This record gives sequence, structure tokens and C-alpha cells, in this order.
Amino acid sequence: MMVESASETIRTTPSNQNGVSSLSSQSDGGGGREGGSNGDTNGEISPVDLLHLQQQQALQAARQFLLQQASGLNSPSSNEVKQSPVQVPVSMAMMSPQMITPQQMQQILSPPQLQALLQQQQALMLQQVRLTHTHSGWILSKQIGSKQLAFQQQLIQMQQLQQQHILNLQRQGLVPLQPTAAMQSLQQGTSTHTHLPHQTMLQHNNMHAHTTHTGLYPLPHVKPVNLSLCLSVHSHEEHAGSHPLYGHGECKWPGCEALCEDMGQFIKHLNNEHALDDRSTAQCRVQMQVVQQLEIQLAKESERLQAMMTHLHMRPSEPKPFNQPVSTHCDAYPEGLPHPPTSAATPITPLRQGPSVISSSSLHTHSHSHTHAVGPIRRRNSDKYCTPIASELAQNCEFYKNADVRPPFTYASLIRHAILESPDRQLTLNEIYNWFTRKFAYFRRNTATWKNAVRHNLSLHKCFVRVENVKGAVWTVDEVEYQKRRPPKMTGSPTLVKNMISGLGFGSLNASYQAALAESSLSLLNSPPLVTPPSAASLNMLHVGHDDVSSTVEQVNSNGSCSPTLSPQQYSHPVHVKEEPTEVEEDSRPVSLLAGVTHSLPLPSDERDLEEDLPTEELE
DNA sequence: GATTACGTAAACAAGA
DNA sequence: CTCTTGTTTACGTAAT
Repeated sequence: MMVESASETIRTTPSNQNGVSSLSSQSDGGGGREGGSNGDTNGEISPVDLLHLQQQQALQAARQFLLQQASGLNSPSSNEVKQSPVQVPVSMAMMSPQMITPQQMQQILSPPQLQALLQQQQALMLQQVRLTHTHSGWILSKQIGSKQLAFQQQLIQMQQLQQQHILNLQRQGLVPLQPTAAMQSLQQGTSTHTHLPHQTMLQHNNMHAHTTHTGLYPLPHVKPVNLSLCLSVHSHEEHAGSHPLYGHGECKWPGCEALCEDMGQFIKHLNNEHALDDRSTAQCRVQMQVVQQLEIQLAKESERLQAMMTHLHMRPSEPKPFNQPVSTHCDAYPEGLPHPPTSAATPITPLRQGPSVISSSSLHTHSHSHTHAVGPIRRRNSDKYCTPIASELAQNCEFYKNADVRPPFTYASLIRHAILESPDRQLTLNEIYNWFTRKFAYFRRNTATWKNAVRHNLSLHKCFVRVENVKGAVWTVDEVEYQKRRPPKMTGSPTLVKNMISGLGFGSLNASYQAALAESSLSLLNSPPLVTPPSAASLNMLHVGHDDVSSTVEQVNSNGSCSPTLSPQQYSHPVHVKEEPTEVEEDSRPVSLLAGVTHSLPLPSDERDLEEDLPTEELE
């Protein structure tokens, strides 16, 4: 009886958000590309343009400042923000001459990238904190301007969501609370080049970020003014008017989490438990050490990145190499960058290269492609042969769940993922809807639009097979069709190499890169259980490599983290169409149905065998 | 420039 | 009649 009454359909308020996006296509459909049209062709500059330009410059300056702060920890006195040499090759600002709104930023950057950016801002703020008695931090922030503040606030909001997630993990004991452990692993990672798993890295960083601004607050040596600047920004949403160390009814002091009903109780708790004593001070010191270690780690990883890029002919010999450790941009979230270019023949995933992936060498030529990130994201690449959607979703599910960021996946891939993630690998339309709204904050608004798109995709793509049963119809995935519809590309090495390089170019966080490496290797190791060995082999043979591997990666990785997505076994399980089809489906695609049921076992020769295995007497 | 994939909008039909 | 579900067409955009 899982009729999943449609009553629970999404009840959103499309108006509460920025009304801009409600009909995003209007902007690009009617008026043409705002970014492309105004930038290059118009010779005259309207006041609006001028304003944008100024804002852009301010943002650029701020970003570069952030970069410098994050990288050159030795130059904290650069209070001449505007005059900082424009030599940051990898900053997003440099790559996209047009204005980048926070919204665009959200869409351009993947969550890890945003995190990187946020971490840099954290570093900046830490620097400001350390400047204590000078007011430079305050002045700088003033200079950055309200626009930047708003920008920061948006990012920080997202970060808070992530921090919350980390906190949850901590509560569940999934993340060590002791910072020393993080430090140790970091140091190990630094000294031995141990590949720190992406997730771990993020967790550490998040922990750091969290503790940075919460744990330092009571530090007696820190001027509250400076801190309040940071803290007020950080705590914009959840402790507006309250205490930055208090949120969601509990104390946010690192490692505390004591429940406090109200503010008064919390204050009392704070004064009692976290008074200025040795313990509190020690905790602050520990956090500072963590931060320091992270900064060191950052520098080293940057060095390594530069060396890697040098090795990959990234022309880092240019006057402005990637000294900036983690570029704010780092768009090349190397979701799947498993192999060195030498293995280009097996293009597992050249990279998820959104429209914004640009090699440093071709930076200027592609820069315009950033501008369209405002509207519908069409990261074809991400869907096609790059992104292991399950991996990213697993890693960032909490992020997408809370942040109003459009996931960088196509509807088709999302639908497929939703279906495959379900226990029976079949979902009703309404269940698909619910999955979308459950997993993505973005899809909690504009329901008419994306629901229509979902239906459209379901109907349009042959890979989605409608199976009718007593209770109605469910949708399944025909994995063969799904794979088939992805054209074999990237067979040529040059493009691949270029993409990989360009991917690396943007400061892809080494952690991410390493994680990708680890993931891919892991997935390759794990792939046998995923599919029965002969099928796996045949699969690869059948589809001549290319993205099948990535899809394999996708599936394997899907048991990633936060969501009990699907175990490999689940993926390989044959689908039991719930409620046996009452009659032979009028489905005009019996083969597809079969394939959909068996998914991921594409070899026609196998189908016979599988037919017998299938409990669903799909073909009477 | 043609093709393809994708997203969006919309019209329409069938069924509950 | 309304709503949901499903199909189809059309159009614009971006990437190849």
C-alpha cells in the first residue's frame, strides 16, 4: 500500500525565493544571453554596467585578497586590496570577466569548490582575528563592501549547512571530535602523500571551519569587535540576535553540544562550562593548531598541485603560477579523474567539466562560457561521461538537500538515480517527485517546471520504461538504453588530456583529486561484486569503454555516505516489479522492459539467462 | 553550420 | 470539473 498519496506533493512557495529563477528560461529565451550580449559587443557602458563593473572589480579584489590570504600567509599586511597585483591566474574572477553573482557562483562551483572558497574565507577571517589589535581586518572588510558581504553570507549559509552536517556526523560518532586525530592524519597526508579521502578532508576542513569561528570566540585575547564581524556574518541566519555558539537548542562549543532550552540557559551554561579557564583556553589552542596545520597542509598541497600541473604541461612557468593554493575557483572538481593521461584510452571520466572548466592556457578563449551558468545548467558533460552522480550525491547529499543549489546533473541522470536508488528500482512518478524534493532543496520550488521536465524526460528517453501494474504505473530504468544514449566521446586523447589538464588547472583540490583517485580505484576494485564478472566484462567490451566505467563508478560509489543509497548488490539485483504486472504489458518495448528489469546486464546473450532468473514473468 | 543533448513551455489526452 | 499522469511538439541554448 505504498500508494504514496499525492497529498504530500510539494507545497512550495515559489515566490519566497528570488523570483528571478521561477522562469529562468525567459531570460535566456527572450532576451538572449545577458552575459554574452552586453559584455563584448556594446561599446557604451550604461550606469548599470558600470555598477556591475565596479561590483565585479570589488569582488575580484576581494577574491584575490582571499586567495592571497589563503596562500601567502606571510603577507598579512596587504591591506591594499585594490592594488593587489592582478596576477591570480586561477581565480574565478579572472576567468569570467562578467559579473558573477552568488547565484552563479553556486551553480558554477560544486560543493567542494564552494567549500574550498569558504575555507579560504575562513582563513581570511582567521587572519583578521590574528591581527587583533590592528583594525585592519575591519577596515578590509569594510573595503570589501556590502556586496562582498552579501556574497560571503550566501556562501556562509551554505557552509553552515555543511557544518551542521558535520556536526551531525560528529554526534553520531562518525567524525572524530578530537582535533588531534585530524591533525595527525593531515600530517601524515602531508608527509607521506597519503591520499586523504575527499570526504575526510572535507570533514576536517569543516570541523576546522566550525571550530574556527565558534571556538575562538571566547578567547580573551581576541577583540570581540573583530570577531563579531566574522561571527555576525557566520551566524547570519541561525543566530540572528542570539549567540553564535548557540543554535538549534544546543551549545555549539566544540565537543559540547549541551542542550539548552533557551538563550538564558545557554548563557548560563556557557559561563559555567566554558568559562575562561585552562580547559577552554586549551581547546582554543588546539583549534588554532588545527588551523595552522591546515594552513600548512594547504601550502603543501598547493605546491604539489603546481608540480603536478607542471608535469602535465600546464605551463605553470607563466609568471603567475598557482601559488594561490586553493583557487577560489577550483571548478575542476575532479569527480572522476582517476587516471593519468596515459590511460586516456580508457576514459573513465575525463572530469566533470562544467561550462567553467578552462585550462589555464585557453583561459581567455572560453571565459564566456561561464556566463550562462545563471540559467539552466546544462552540464552535459557532467551527465555524459564525467560525473559519477551517485558519488557526488552521496558525498554532498546533505548539501543539496539544504542548499538551494541546482544539482549539476541532468534530469535523466537524476531520474535514473532516483529509480535505481529505490529498493525495487522502480518508482511511481509521484515517488520520483518526492525523491527530487527530498534530495534537493532546489527542487522544492518551481515545481511545475521541473515536474514537467521530469515527465518530459520520462517520456522522451527510451531508457525510462514505464511498467504498469495493479496499482498504477511505475518507472524503471533500462540501463542498456541509458548507456546507449551516451555517445562515445573522448576517445581521442587530445581532448581528454586537455580536459584533464584543464580540470587540474583550477586548483582542483588535491583532496578531491585524491579522492577521485581513491574512488575510482576503489570502484574498480569493487566493480566485480557490482555486476557479475562476466557481465561486467561484457559490458565494458560491449560499450567500448568510455563512460561505462564511469557509470560503474557511479554505481559503486553510490553507497557513499549519508544516504543509504544502494549497495552494489542492490544495484545488481534484478528488479522485482512490485505487484506483478497483471497483464502482459502493452508496453511497446518489451526488450526495454526486460533490460530495465535486469538493468546493468546489457549483453543480449545474457538476457536469455536472465529471463529465467527473473521472478517477474514479464513475458508470460 | 549541422547535429545532438538538454531544458523549458505548452498543448493535449486519458484516467481517477 | 479538477488534478495527475503521460505523450508530444516546439523552441532556445550549449556543446560537439
